[in-house]
Amino acid sequence: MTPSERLDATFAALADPTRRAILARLALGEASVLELAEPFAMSQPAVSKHLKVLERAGLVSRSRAAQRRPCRIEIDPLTEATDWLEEYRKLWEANFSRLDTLLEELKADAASQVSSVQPNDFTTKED
Amino acid sequence: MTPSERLDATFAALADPTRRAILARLALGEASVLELAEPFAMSQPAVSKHLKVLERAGLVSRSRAAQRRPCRIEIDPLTEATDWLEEYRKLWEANFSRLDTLLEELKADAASQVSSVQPNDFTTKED
DNA sequence: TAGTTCTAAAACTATTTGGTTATATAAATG
DNA sequence: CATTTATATAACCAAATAGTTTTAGAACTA
Repeated sequence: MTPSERLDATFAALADPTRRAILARLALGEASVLELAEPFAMSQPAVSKHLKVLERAGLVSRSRAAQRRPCRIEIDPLTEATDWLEEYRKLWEANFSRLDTLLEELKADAASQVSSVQPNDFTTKED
Repeated sequence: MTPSERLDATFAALADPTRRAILARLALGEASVLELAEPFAMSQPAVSKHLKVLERAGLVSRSRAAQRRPCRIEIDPLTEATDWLEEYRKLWEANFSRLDTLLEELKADAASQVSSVQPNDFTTKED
């Protein structure tokens, strides 16, 4: 799996409330499929399917204990996802502060020379 | 939209590489639909659909400049998503360090009394 | 060995998703 | 006013998703 595919799988896995609840539960410790299924108004196979999605994304791993397949949360994909989010939040913040500076300059400009900036100045760059 | 529904929409929006690329581009500043579509091997309506998904998740807002509908990134949903991830990473870390302590204890125990811990001790809790 | 427990797989269904092409609408321009 | 430009909408399609019920298999238990 490429890094992009890993993000696809991770974010897709996180986009379901049942799966987020499962992860929340697993953050407290290992649990079996039936234990995980218990709070939900859905069949055991449905929960097994959700676990498969989480496993495919690397968010959950399983061991074996008798008939049970205890699930445990794996944190690495969550870290990758957080890193992606943080990177673009930082980019955005950098851009935002530049925009902020620009707006300050425009305001100063407007004070000395009224109407020098047209409302549709946005369009001038790519025309 | 409930907070859970917002997370659904945000994570689902982030689960597509095209949409992540669009957000990456928008982190650098506003752009029109055609500008956003340009790098992608897909039609303009396809990009418009992706933008609709991003807009529904609150990750993108649009203004109007002549015929154009400049898109801009909105950071709040990304913050909520990051917060969710961080919360469960912290929970997991807390649990992990407790597990760590437990393992230390077991190791010390094993040193004084060999074989006191069976491999299937996992099953003993819920039986 | 027979029965029970836990989990997975199979087969099916309805809905959603991500794309297409063709068309419509809105605003600017000649 | 006719044309061009930018975007959205409609209608369609294939594949994926999220659920179901039923069945199978693996491991313990009496």
